[in-house]
Amino acid sequence: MKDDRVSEAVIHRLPKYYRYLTELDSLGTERVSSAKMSKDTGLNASQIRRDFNCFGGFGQQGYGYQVKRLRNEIKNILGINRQYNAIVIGAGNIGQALIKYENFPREGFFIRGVFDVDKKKIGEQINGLAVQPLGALKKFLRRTPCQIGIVATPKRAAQETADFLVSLGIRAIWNFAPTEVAVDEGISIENVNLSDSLYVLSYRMNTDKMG
Amino acid sequence: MKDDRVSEAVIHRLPKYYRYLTELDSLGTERVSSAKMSKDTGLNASQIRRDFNCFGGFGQQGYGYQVKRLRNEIKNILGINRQYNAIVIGAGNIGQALIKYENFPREGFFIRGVFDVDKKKIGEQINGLAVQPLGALKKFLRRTPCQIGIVATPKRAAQETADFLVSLGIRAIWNFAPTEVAVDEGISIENVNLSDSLYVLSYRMNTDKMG
DNA sequence: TAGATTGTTAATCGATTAACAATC
DNA sequence: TAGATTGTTAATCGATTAACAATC
Repeated sequence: MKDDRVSEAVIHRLPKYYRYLTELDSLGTERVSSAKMSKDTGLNASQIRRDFNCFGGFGQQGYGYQVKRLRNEIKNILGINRQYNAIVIGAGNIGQALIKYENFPREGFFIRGVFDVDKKKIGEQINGLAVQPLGALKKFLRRTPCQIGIVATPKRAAQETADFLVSLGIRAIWNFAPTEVAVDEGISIENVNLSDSLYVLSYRMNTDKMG
Repeated sequence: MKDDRVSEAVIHRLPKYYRYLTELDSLGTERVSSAKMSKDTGLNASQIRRDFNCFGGFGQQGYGYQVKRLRNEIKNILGINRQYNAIVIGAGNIGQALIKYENFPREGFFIRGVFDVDKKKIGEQINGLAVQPLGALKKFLRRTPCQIGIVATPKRAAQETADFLVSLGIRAIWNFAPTEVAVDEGISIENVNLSDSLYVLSYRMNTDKMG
């Protein structure tokens, strides 16, 4: 890692590299050049080499990159070489879908608890997890340390929920409410705004038109 | 609209402007300057004016922008001044959550049907919609024209599903499978990759650390 | 060694920001 | 008119791409 503030553009290409290398590895491919990666992913070969070199020199001149090694380096860089515990706040549709999503545990992300303020939802079972009142969260986190707080509340509750999670020591917020949530320096945030995504699709539909 | 190939960066700021102006309007604010917008959103004032001017001059020197007018212009640009019909392919967790999500109909996006290849799921009711076999889609679209196809299948089925939708005349794909889907020129695509988003959050957690 | 391909420097391109003339 | 603020041109900054020397 030589890291020198890596740009957002690079960060968002990392998962794509990781997926591609996983595919390559599962196919039994042992080595790959930036030229081949370029052909397969559509990204520029210079850019690919430059991206990797943000974190260190993983290749070898005249040879290219070892698929397994490179994949593993990127896995490390992304921090997905370990397990994470998460809690969900909000037992609505989005919260439930995330709890049931099979891919997350497969990738080392485990949702350990679900919390809601709605009394009617308390006790409800979602994928083997009983919905708990938000007031039970503090004690819960003492027994089950969690790194990630997933905000799946309505818009109006999103910011206060995030603030509450941070106050309890959570250092990463994954926000699904249709509004941006602000956090202090040092706290990680990732906003997934489905409405925004749909707006962008709508924009494209009204612009992409052609043969 | 003077449009001259609007950059992705601008496109992705449009929903943010729209949300902000909606908020301002609901508060009864009638006019706003780029300086005020800059203060509230954190974006640079020059950038804001430049972004709007990709589409036309919506402001007035010495006055600023009329909130209602500007909001409406952006609504038009985004194409969310009308209604859209959509179908969901894949009645799993993600598909179900999207069908139940109350915000979409509120914003003019209506999910009219849900289809799956899994015989066990056919007939199941989701929010008043019966899951249908994929074979019934062609006929369904004749009765109920849909503009958007939502891919909520497993990874392996994503590309073929998208291709099938396009073959039936769907011109916009909203893809939730954890893999990128490629479409021809002229077809709109928006990929929402939850795993990628989680990877980025994980990366941040391992980098943001500080006070 | 000759060939291949990286890592890195230099050139290009595009996006952001600053500055200011136009104008309400 | 004087003041405010846009729309737009010019300057800056950063990201992408090309080129090539280093080296396996």
